[in-house]
Amino acid sequence: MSEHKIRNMEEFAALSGLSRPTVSKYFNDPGSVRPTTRKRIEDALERYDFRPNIYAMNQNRSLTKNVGIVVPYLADPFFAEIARIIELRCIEAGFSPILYSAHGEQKLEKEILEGLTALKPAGVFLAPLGRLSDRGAIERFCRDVPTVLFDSNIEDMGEAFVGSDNFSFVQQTVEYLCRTGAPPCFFEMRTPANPNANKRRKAYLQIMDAAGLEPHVIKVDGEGWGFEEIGRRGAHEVIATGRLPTDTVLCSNDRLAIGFLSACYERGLRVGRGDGCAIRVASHDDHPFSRFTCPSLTTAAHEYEAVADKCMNTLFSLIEAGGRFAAREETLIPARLILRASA
Amino acid sequence: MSEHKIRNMEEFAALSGLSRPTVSKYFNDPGSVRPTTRKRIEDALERYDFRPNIYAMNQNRSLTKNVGIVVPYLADPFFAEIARIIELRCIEAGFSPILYSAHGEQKLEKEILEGLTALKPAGVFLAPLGRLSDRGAIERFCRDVPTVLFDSNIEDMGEAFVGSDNFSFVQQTVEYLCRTGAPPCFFEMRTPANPNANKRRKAYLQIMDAAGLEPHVIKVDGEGWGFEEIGRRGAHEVIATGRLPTDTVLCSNDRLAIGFLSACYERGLRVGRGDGCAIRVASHDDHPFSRFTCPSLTTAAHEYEAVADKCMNTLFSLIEAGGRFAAREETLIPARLILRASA
DNA sequence: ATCCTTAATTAACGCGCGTAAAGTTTTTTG
DNA sequence: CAAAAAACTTTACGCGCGTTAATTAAGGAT
Repeated sequence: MSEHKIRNMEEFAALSGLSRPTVSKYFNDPGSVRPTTRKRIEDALERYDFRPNIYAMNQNRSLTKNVGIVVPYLADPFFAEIARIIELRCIEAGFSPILYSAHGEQKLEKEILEGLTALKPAGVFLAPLGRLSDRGAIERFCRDVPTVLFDSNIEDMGEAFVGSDNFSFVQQTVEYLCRTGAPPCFFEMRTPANPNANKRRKAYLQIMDAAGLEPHVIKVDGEGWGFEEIGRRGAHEVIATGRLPTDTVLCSNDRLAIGFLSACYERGLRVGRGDGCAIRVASHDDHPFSRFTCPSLTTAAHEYEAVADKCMNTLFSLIEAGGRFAAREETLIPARLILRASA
Repeated sequence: MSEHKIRNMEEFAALSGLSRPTVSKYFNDPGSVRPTTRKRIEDALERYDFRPNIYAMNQNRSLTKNVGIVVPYLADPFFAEIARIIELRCIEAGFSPILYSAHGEQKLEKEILEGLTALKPAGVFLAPLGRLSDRGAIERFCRDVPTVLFDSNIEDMGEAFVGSDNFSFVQQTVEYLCRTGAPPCFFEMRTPANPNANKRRKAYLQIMDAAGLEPHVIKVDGEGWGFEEIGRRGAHEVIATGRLPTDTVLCSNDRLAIGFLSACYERGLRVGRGDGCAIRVASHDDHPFSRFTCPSLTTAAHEYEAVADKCMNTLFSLIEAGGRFAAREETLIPARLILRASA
């Protein structure tokens, strides 16, 4: 590598013994130049370590190689995990992923989307806040940028949605719990931010109804993203006041369940399906740490990889289709039941 | 808001009844124009929703308002949490944070740094991979970009380091454990990726030595970022083979401890300091979920907010100083002992 | 060797904005 | 109220690259 710092493509082209338009062509598609010229450029690249100015490159482009990934709260390991896989897929596909977290705030989600529009991304994966989202802002954004919604569906927004089949999640857990013991009550937050929570409750009610069983929905109070603490407090209160109608609890999601298990432990309630267990707890999501709860958590797992792959493939088709689909695509991926020790 | 889409600053300036250079000045510093002019621009902004082209803006700037935040593995809730706070601070300060995860891979860390250089950021917060980092790549990067290292220190890299005082962490846990029961053994990974792990082991050895106690370091095998599983497996093996020299275990970090607790639960070993408890477990980091383990985890907490604030302030001074400090700054923030149920 | 196709070169314009210089207007100050 | 200072306008150039049109060179097939 030479010590001399290269200013621009002109200079680099000269050093590779080529013209700037040819080098420019190479950077936009290395396969578009003759193999021998390509080699010359790549040899020069080894020696001089030149990178085209990103800002100048993108200035006249209508769209870039950037791909936005927007999640509602990145410190939630579920989103961290799904974002991680999507990000890796983007890199493999030659895109530059840019990761954003709305930090649970409407204002930030809006600002992210506005800023992202200005970046002219080739496409965006958006997991919206849900109830807290500014629908107008999202609608405007989706008009300007090819968007694939994931995790939380918002009707008619974006060109496609990739998410989980909440009915399948609840069906599998409820069916399993009913088959192996008492039918479950359903434990959730009173005002969930996420539409999936509502779909899960509805699925629970419908499935219990179809089985001729009486449903019990237990709603606990709490705001924000501290789900574990909300679950823990709620569990303490529900158990202390004897409001638990059965010995089997199905939590809306794993983070609530982690809090629930924590409360059970604190109260000396043994959780699990074996002898001497006072209560069974199951849940949904297969949160990255649900393997390590005490006891380990029986849950319905997202197919993380499948969701990420489907997201990528959908965005690919979308980009190839010029950013618009004739009809909005919806993909719901079913759950995989994971039996562990808690139920 | 008008329907007409504005192409560029010239057009927007005309609509606000001002000249382009004035409007340009406004966007670079809204306070640099007369209040009346500022109002005219902001009124026009309300009506026409214009945003300057980012790429054109940054093309001729030597540095931008971007701030990079690079962490080794974002799906680790510890990094998600610290990144979350730093990101919010950046936004408050008027910067545009860009978040990157190296996903535990040297190659990705290198590529991130190379790409980040091309973005001409005002500054970068870098928590390096540690042992796996490409020192040359980081050194090159720090030459080009004002960098504040955090979490993992690498000698002489970057203009400053903000991290935790590992000695203080271990001192507080060891002191507490010795005061209230048997002196701890130290449980860690055999080949930790992170230099903090090494510092913690050394601190443990030194503190035990100073107290005239015999140290016991237990090293468990395992690669990658699945620390909980490594801790769980290791704990099972250590306990099964009777290699635990005392009933008190100090884990190098909370994620290992979460795995350790999981193994204890699976073996029916009661953890805690009360009667009927077979073992005490403590740890370091105050991982976001350590409150919810069973039992809840006694740990030495990072001052997340303090670390984030110190990072921000350091980067501010660094930017004001033109990107270079006369001498490298090192800030070590002491731990806060958090007594919970596990020890 | 000739023709034909493909690829590279040369020359030139445009993108949207930063920025500097020179001139004009507005505001502040004594 | 005049002078000085500050803010704004006009004009113009430059940044680094995308891109196009016209031209020339290179490589392959007949």
